[in-house]
Amino acid sequence: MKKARDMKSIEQALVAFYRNQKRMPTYAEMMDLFEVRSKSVVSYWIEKLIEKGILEKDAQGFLKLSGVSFGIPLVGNVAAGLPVSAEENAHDVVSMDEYLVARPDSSFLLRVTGDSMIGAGIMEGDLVVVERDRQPKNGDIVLAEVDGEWTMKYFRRQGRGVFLEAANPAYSTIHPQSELKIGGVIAASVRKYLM
Amino acid sequence: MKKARDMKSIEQALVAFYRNQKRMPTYAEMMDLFEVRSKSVVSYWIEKLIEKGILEKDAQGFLKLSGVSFGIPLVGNVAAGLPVSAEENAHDVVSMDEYLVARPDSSFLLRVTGDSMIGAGIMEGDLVVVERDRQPKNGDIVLAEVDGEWTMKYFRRQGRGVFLEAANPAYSTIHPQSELKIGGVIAASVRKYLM
DNA sequence: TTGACATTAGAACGTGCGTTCTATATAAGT
DNA sequence: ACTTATATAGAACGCACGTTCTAATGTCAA
Repeated sequence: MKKARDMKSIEQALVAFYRNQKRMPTYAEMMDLFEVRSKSVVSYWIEKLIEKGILEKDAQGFLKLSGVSFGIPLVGNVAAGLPVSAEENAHDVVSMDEYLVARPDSSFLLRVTGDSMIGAGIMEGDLVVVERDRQPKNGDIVLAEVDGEWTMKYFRRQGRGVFLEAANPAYSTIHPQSELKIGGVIAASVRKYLM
Repeated sequence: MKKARDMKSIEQALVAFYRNQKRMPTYAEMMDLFEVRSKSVVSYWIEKLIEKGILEKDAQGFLKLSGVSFGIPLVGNVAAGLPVSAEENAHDVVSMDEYLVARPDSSFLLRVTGDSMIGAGIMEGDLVVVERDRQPKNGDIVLAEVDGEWTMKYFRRQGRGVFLEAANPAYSTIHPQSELKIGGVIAASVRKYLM
């Protein structure tokens, strides 16, 4: 029987552990993960992974998975289709959190109700990531208060004035009279199909 | 001067540290984080946070932020608008990774090209999360090979037959002759507005 | 067969970790 | 004023952690 103990299987074991436990395993735990019976063997493999750049040690000597290895692979585009072997052409690996939420401290999520932004591909039930403390630019989608209700609209700048436009012809464009209350700028939208 | 050393500030310091370092700090590091000069004070506060349910210790005694506290708050829906104080009504906190990617080991990302699913609110440039090893149900959006090209279509089941339908009237429905190559089922779609 | 190299096992070691103790300072309640 | 509770500081302790050493085993080529 050949021990399936190569770098890839070890890396996968570490990623799986980190996904579940949200921390790196101790060397004792890695003995079980790697199916070896000595911590020195763990040290042996860890050193190899560090040389390969898969692992890092931070200033305090704690292990860290390099880059954003705990996301899922971004393999290409739809036309290219599914990855042949799910191995090699994993050009990049991204974490949804890091990709979608640039400023976690000033962001929050809202669930979309209504169809005012259907033309922009934002549908009822979607979640939108809203960044507050950010001034909207022309063409951004903003969360704004209109007639005492919060809705999502395109933010349009024309000359020295601004107005709000829905991405749905059923709604009329709004030229705010006095002040314009902006709750934030939509940074991203997500939709879930499978439960 | 009053020390701003309450549970909330401590929790925020821990979350911020975890976001940056992808691990929990040691007690020595927490002395700096909390601006105290004794590890016993750290222990004192950690115990309080554990009682409050903000922190946990796993089986090996390692600290862990409870729940999914390292996401961003889901505060309600668009009609309700932005959170008044960004504190209290944080009903739930979700991580985009956990929310969107249920099966990380059998999922991958694709960038959408073309407009065949525009009717379903999936536009060019979006990212879709694809789950392989999953049989599609009627109405699911699937990644399928049609005429040697990979595209996204609705998976329709009719009687004992199946066919593929685009969410765009410009594309015709496809009744596969022989076999039907399915690369996976679309689990989620995301779109990013701000760069 | 022999040698070189890669991989595993086991044990010993020093250090930093989290814990726990005592003591002191501040704030609030009666 | 006196008590009680809350919060901080400092020091000491035991142990688990990661490191490192020696040695044995497996693998492959010459």
